[in-house]
Amino acid sequence: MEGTETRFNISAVERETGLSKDVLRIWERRYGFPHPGRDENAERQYSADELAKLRAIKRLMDTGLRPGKLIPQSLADLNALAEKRVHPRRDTLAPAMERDVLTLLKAHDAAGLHATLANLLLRQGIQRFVLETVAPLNRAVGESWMRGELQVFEEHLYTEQLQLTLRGAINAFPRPSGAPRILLTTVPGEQHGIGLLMVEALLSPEGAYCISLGTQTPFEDIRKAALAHKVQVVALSFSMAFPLRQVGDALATLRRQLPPAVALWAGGEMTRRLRKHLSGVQIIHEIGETLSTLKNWRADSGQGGAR
Amino acid sequence: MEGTETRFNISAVERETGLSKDVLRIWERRYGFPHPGRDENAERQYSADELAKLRAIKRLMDTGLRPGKLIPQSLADLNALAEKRVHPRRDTLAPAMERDVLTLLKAHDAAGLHATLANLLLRQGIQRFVLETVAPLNRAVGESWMRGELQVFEEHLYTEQLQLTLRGAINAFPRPSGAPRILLTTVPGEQHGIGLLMVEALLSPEGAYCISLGTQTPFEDIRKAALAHKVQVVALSFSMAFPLRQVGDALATLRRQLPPAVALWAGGEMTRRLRKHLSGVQIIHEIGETLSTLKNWRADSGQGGAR
DNA sequence: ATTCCTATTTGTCTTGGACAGTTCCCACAA
DNA sequence: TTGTGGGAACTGTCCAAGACAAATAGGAAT
Repeated sequence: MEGTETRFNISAVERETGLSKDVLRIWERRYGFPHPGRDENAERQYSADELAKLRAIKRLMDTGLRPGKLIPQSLADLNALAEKRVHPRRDTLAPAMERDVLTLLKAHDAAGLHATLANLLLRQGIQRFVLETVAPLNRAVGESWMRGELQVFEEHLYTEQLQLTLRGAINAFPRPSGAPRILLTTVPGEQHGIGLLMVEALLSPEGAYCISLGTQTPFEDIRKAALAHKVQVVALSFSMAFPLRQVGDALATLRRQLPPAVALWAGGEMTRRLRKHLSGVQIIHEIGETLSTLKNWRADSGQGGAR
Repeated sequence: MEGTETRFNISAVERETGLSKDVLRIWERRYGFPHPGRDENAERQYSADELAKLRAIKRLMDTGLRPGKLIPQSLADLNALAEKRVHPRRDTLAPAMERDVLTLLKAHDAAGLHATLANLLLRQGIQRFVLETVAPLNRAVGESWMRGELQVFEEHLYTEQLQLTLRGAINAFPRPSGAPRILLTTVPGEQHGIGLLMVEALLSPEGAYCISLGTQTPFEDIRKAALAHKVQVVALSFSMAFPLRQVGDALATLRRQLPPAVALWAGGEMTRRLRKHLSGVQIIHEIGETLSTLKNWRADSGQGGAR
């Protein structure tokens, strides 16, 4: 059953790695890697090994490294490099909680995972749960995935269970009706919405009225929605995988389209790598800064806090 | 403030319409439409009108029409056509419920929408809620969107609120532990997950143990997950926007990768247009057939039902 | 009605060139 | 030692035009 080594066409590789066909072709031309075989129609056929290496390269690129440095290295080297990038300094031992959750994930114990998360949520309350449990857990899961210890489907399972827990918790709250009214979403191309959920979980108990549009709302529609819902704040989330260069563009475009009175907040992994200050855009580098950002907004706006 | 007519580069159009750059370029070559202007670097700059027409064409193509017939028509013609396609026969008046929900959506009344859905859920119970409310509502919202009556962000709001309601309801159930164990997900490229949620809401009360991986799980990981979780059924959802040709491929690939003992179910809008029978794949053409499919599985497998 | 066949339609892949925005790096100045 | 040019290298995206296979339509024959 091992005679047919699985091979992938260029579309499949684009899907699986997030590297565009153009990029795959030009790497081949420039660096000689990947060097896929050809099928009877002279179309590229990538091997599973090449796919694995491409995946590793993309992961490292997402952390800011450049392809020219990565492509010449072997897969083993890349994995070693990922290991180092992931632990720049291992100054704290991974708390027991994180190890427990990872263990449950690797055992595919969905029920146990769900129970653990629910238990932590109840014990800590929703805000502490987000700040002290979810945020470090996300990091731990992300790092574990990067090191290749976690299967994709195990990571999916984690995301799904976490969403379930957070949504349940938010749902249980009486819908607040105070200020500010906040529109939560991501721009087209950004499909990770877990950050939005975390922010909503943090802000709802503070009396902020959150309206989430889910992921990938077109710019024009973000503008329309902001006006239609009469929000005072539009909050966006950018994950690590979102192309850095597009972040600035997206924020500038939106800032131009939104009325000056509407605040624009941006958070998520990607915004940490954002150097330059954008006028009229509030960057939330750390999820922990969310609450102080809200506090500042209330102080500045003079609208005081409801609750 | 209207001097700068917004123009879009080819990437933006690809994102907004879902038509690949290759397709946009070859339509221009073959049909003369679109015919974007060029900027100082001779790169395509699409007008908002062209974008609107392209969007209309894509929507109609998703219902099965072919581009050659659509491209020559004017935007007005296309809208008229959409109107007709949407109501092949208007044999039933839209029930009051659907009109109410659409009205709430257009008024951007998130709270009211949430309350209405929650109310219906409580009155009908989860299974009837899915079959009698959510399914027709989805159709109504989809059609309304197609007719251009609904903004994208209004549709996002609907999806978001519906997810909230369904997840809450599923969450409230004690996690069943009976047979079969069912893995729910979508293949890469399919980002609509609402169908999975509906299926989970239908099957959980029947005692089936559902494990949802969310959307876009790579094939290899679906296989791994199926084995790791020891499921008897893998259920996939394909939305209307998913390329028809890829559905067959995806199902065939998966069927080959999964052990024969594991059943493969496929549902969602797209599977209605699927003609040919695929051996070893159970097509669920209508959400209503979900429960009978489960019943048949239990009869065939001789495992009986838990609960 | 169904099946079969051929012509057309349509999307995807190919090559190879061009170019603009970023980032790197080194020489030089303070 | 620390900044600060500014040129070179790196890198992704765009372009053109050709080729071809899969899907579909339309018509003929059963």
